[in-house]
Amino acid sequence: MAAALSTTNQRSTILAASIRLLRSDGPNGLTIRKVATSAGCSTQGVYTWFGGKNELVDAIFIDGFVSFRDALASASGAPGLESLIALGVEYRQWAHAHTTEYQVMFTRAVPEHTPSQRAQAAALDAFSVLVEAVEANRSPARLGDVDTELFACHFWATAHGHVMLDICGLGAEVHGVDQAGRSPEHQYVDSIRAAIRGFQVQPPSPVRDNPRS
Amino acid sequence: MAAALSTTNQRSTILAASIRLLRSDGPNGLTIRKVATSAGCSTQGVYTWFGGKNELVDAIFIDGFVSFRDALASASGAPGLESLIALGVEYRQWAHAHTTEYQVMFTRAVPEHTPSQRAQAAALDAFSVLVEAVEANRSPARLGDVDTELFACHFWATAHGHVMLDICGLGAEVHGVDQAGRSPEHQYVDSIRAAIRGFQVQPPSPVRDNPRS
DNA sequence: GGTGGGTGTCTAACACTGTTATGGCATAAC
DNA sequence: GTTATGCCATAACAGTGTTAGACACCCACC
Repeated sequence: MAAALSTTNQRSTILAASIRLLRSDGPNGLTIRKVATSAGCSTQGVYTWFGGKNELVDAIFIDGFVSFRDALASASGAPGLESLIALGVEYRQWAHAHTTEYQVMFTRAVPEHTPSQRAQAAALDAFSVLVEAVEANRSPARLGDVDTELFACHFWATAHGHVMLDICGLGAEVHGVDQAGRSPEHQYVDSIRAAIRGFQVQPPSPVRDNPRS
Repeated sequence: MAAALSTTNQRSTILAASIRLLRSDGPNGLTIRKVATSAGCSTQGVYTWFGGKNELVDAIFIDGFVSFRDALASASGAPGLESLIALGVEYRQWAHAHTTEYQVMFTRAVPEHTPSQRAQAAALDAFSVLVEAVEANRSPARLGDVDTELFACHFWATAHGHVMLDICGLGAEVHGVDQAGRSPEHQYVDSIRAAIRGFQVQPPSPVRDNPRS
């Protein structure tokens, strides 16, 4: 038992060192040798516990999505449509507080990494929180009879798009307050509200004209 | 003159080989040695004409944004709000046709690359096409008195979010047709219309409640 | 108690990466 | 003719992920 405990400690020590390194030195700074040095073992130790860099980053990826899902789930308790607003705010807040992880999770920031099936499942798990929140608001008084998956995608896309533009330095963060003096976060919330309102007012009917020429 | 011509040819040969390699082998396959072999020169040739890998990817980045901007500009000729729809469709179409470049441009797919000032200017140049299209629709009969920058960000975020989720394999592409039998592209257009409608119906007023708890 | 297998670890090496130092070879200028 | 400049190739450097081989330890088994 003691042996088993120390081994899991060794694994989590390496994982913690990886995240620390990722945050301080960025995706480029995450090398096996640095991880090993920081964790107090040789490079081979990383291979013993993870199998390779892909699995190491995969563990960060999965941990990230678990934390992300929990954060979203904790925010979806508000009543009615405000739960979606809160979800959107929490989405942005988590992403800004975990920029590095967010990039690993959503932009393949570590090029050696391709998510495993388990990792993809963890990502879908986080998405399901959003789907459930939408489903809970699928009543005439709230969202109306929306297509749940479609609206969830639309909602996620709006949040993700803003966050990504922020991270790339092209978003509202770089422009600061707008004409009306609203902070970037308020602008973001306005966008989320608009995204909801757009579906709310008039659920998308069969497309009226061919969107392509 | 002949010498000058051949030198510019050498540069564009290397650039073309890089894009070819990027498409066929992905960001990981883009190595100086492969580029040199594919272009028929030594590694030093790449350094002679670009100075390093960062500048090489920077050139791809800039070329990508120029092509992207031209594509967007060519689509913004339709009258009224349909010009925004067409812009959104062209955005998605270009991104799907140039997935690799899009990732280089928007997700730092090549980790050794950090965009230069020229590259960032090229990105803002593409964004300005969108801003102008919004500004052209800023009339009571169309978008109303929206905050141009804010709405342009919202619009871009919506398009970018959908495209990125598609690329990550989490978007509408993976779910296929929705409940009503709409194709992923029609779902995308519905989202774009909803994004417009959300601002159109009720321009965001000063935020009613604090979005944070 | 002795023994074997399994496990975890280390060192050393491999093949690869971006980059650079060195030198050779044309062409242009004086 | 001599010098200077620009372009290119070879070889080497330091760094990367990964793997092979050897060593030490622990625990079950004879």
